[in-house]
Amino acid sequence: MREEHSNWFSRWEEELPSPDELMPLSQTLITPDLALAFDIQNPSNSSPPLPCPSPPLSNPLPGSGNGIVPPNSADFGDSADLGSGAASDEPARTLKRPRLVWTPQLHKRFVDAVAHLGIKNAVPKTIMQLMSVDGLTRENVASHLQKYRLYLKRMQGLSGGGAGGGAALVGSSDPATDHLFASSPVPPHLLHSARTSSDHFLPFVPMATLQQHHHHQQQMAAAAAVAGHTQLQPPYHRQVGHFGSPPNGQFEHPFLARQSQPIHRMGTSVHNSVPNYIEDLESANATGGRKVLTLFPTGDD
DNA sequence: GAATGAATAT
DNA sequence: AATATTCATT
Repeated sequence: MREEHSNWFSRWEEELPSPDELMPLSQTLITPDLALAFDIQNPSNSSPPLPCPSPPLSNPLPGSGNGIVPPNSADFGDSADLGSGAASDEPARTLKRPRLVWTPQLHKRFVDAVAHLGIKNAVPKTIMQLMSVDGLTRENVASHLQKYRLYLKRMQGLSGGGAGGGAALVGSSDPATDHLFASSPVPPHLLHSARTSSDHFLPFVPMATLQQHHHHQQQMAAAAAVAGHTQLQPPYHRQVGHFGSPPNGQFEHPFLARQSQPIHRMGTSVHNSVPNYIEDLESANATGGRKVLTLFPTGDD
């Protein structure tokens, strides 16, 4: 019984998305205006240790001046307004961000985060932080978490004994199985019940682990193409913290750190991470002119 | 006041 | 159906 835990624990790393898969996750999905408007950052956090390595810098912004506007990334030298557009300070309030689309990858990230936190600590804010997907809001996570919990609950009720990978294996003749949720395995200990015990795994160690890889992003291109825009995905540079698995078997969790910038608060304007996002315009939504945020193209592992 | 979780709305 | 938003609790 307990072995399952350790078993899973020793294997969980293997389940992690490969570098290539992680790549697209580094996409940001909010416009600078939104970021400013909602003050999406990482204000005060006591629990999670701050990421040591300060991720320096600014993201190389896509030079592409395609459909999406790459707002000023680093410096806004001349304050030349773009005429119609109301520069950066005016009205960013009435804007509504597009609906987030939970792709399998994103969900995977979500599940991993929840798994590592344990049911007990898996609350929206913490999950969001662990996922470290830029642009992801607490509400996004909360909403998804709510549904995920229902999914878990439903699964517990149905499966009873064969917990060890029930849904993942069934899949075919089970239309009731949510496709998204079925796409990533549910960690065993999530199926049980909440832990009343306080200590569990460590709080977690956020660290920057992003990898850069350029590759053809056909999927991306395809998705963009569908949307009507052909966008290129610029190579993203980010700090690559690497954590191998120590022979010791200590707790080393290669996990990704959210864009950190908790500490600096200089008087002048702060650079937010450069929000790059992809808008999927009228594509799947026949409901009207609805904008959908696609973090990355769908794909599975 | 902020965060959470359930209910409710789109 | 999938996400968002509101709301009562904590």
